Amino acid sequence: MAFNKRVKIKSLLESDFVGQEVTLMGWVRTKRSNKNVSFVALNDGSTINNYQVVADPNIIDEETLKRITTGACIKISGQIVASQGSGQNSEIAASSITILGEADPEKYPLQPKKHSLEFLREIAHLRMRTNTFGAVFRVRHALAYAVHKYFNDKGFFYIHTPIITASDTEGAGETFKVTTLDLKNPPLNEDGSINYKEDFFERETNLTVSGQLEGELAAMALAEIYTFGPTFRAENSNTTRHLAEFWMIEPEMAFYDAEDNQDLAEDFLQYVIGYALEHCKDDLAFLDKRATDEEQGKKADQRSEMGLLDRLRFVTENKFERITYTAAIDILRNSNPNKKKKFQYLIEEWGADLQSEHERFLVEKHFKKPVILTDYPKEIKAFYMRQNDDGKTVAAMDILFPGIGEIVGGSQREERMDRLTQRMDEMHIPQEEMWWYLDTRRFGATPHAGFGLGFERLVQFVTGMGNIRDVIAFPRTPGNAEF
RNA sequence: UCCUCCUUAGCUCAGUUGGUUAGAGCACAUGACUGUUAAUCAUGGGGUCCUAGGUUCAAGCCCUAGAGGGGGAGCCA
Repeated sequence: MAFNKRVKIKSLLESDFVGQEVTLMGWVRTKRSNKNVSFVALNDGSTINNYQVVADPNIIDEETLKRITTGACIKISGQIVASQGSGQNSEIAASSITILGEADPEKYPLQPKKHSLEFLREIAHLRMRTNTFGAVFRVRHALAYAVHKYFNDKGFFYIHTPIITASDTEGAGETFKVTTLDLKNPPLNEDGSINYKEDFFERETNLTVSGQLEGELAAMALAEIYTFGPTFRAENSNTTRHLAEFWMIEPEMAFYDAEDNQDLAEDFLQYVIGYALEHCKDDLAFLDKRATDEEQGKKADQRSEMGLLDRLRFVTENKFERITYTAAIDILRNSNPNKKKKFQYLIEEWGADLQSEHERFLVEKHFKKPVILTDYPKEIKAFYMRQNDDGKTVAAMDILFPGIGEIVGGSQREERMDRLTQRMDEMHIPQEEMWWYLDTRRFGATPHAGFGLGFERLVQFVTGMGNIRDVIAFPRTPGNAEF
């Protein structure tokens, strides 16, 4: 007989099992006992809700009851009965309990109490057993599924772009080197530089910083594609919204201009957030309450006006604000914090790069909703962005969300060969290495566009978690690759 | 990488102008309790006060350096 004949708590709570004999398996959250009866709160991961196990010491032997401690994994067989207590409708009256795995209560670090996120981060191998992280990772799953569902339903194709690549042409940051060479004794050229001809790929390689360029190649054949894969950046960033290893979603579409691109990004974000609202009600209700409790500890002026659920609904129900970089500069230049010199970096003239304090002002104070900023100066954007007719700006877009800043960065791509190569020359990007990219402009070029979305930042927004390290199971950051 | 704050029991934290034996809540153990909801009540065990050096009659507290962590900034998604 197969071992796994269990009923999940999620299904137990969704329909009426009273009178049925079932088997449950899961982890003990708490046990409450007196002389006549023991109550166990059981969680099996299928839902944030626990299920009450009632153990009668006349039926379950004392030794077994003693080994049921917080964190232990147990198997319970028994009948589902209407509960005599008030906290739940039904419960299981255990006829037998098997200890699958003990958890020494003296050593098990998780207690039925509130732990700090910093402490839980140090025990990331166990933290998924908490309500908060269980909820976060169920929501993360729902969002990942919604991403695939959205694009699939729209006729996009999922492309797997390479994780090991020889190109660092996007200039999106420092890369992790990939090599099989002996680091203590690498083969050298006559001039003393490392001879990568001896390396595994016979050239210098690194982990991908973006699948965009390969995505563009696919879009020039399949028309509408997306990637959803790991991305690696060796930047020494120590913030609540940067990881060295993160997951990025990059749609790339032929026959899309800048406006089509913005429409897609907005619709996409509203869809996946709406999907989570519909399918993660219990988890989001818990996270909403959690976020509200967190807010209590903050100063009045730091608190957000809306709760988590209100914020999510607001984003799905209201159109994003769309303004050009030029218009944003005007707003910022005339803003109170700029006039009163409250900004650390004052906005004086067109062309300045926006600092996060400026982005936050626009999103959180001025518009109070997600903002799509478009048409940036070409000097502060990448070479592949399509040049506008004004000769000064490119068809870029950044989508800014409250609390987390930039969640999407994208653009219409430069499909005109002469403009593209001219810009590459200006930015000292070698064309020889990019021959394959330029071929798409040589053969059957068409207007196209795309964007990149940081998946963890999306999960942060939907779960209300303040630190990006708390929305990925095992975060990689400078100085930390544990687990 | 820069700025800033923090490090005291398994966890969360208190610890006065430097002063005798370093505290609380939770957790844990034992006992009590006829159905509990992070049960309750009683009793008990539990400390490299981050590390190294220094000042002092005396350091958890002051000084110097280091380690680890948090927040902010830059870079970006």
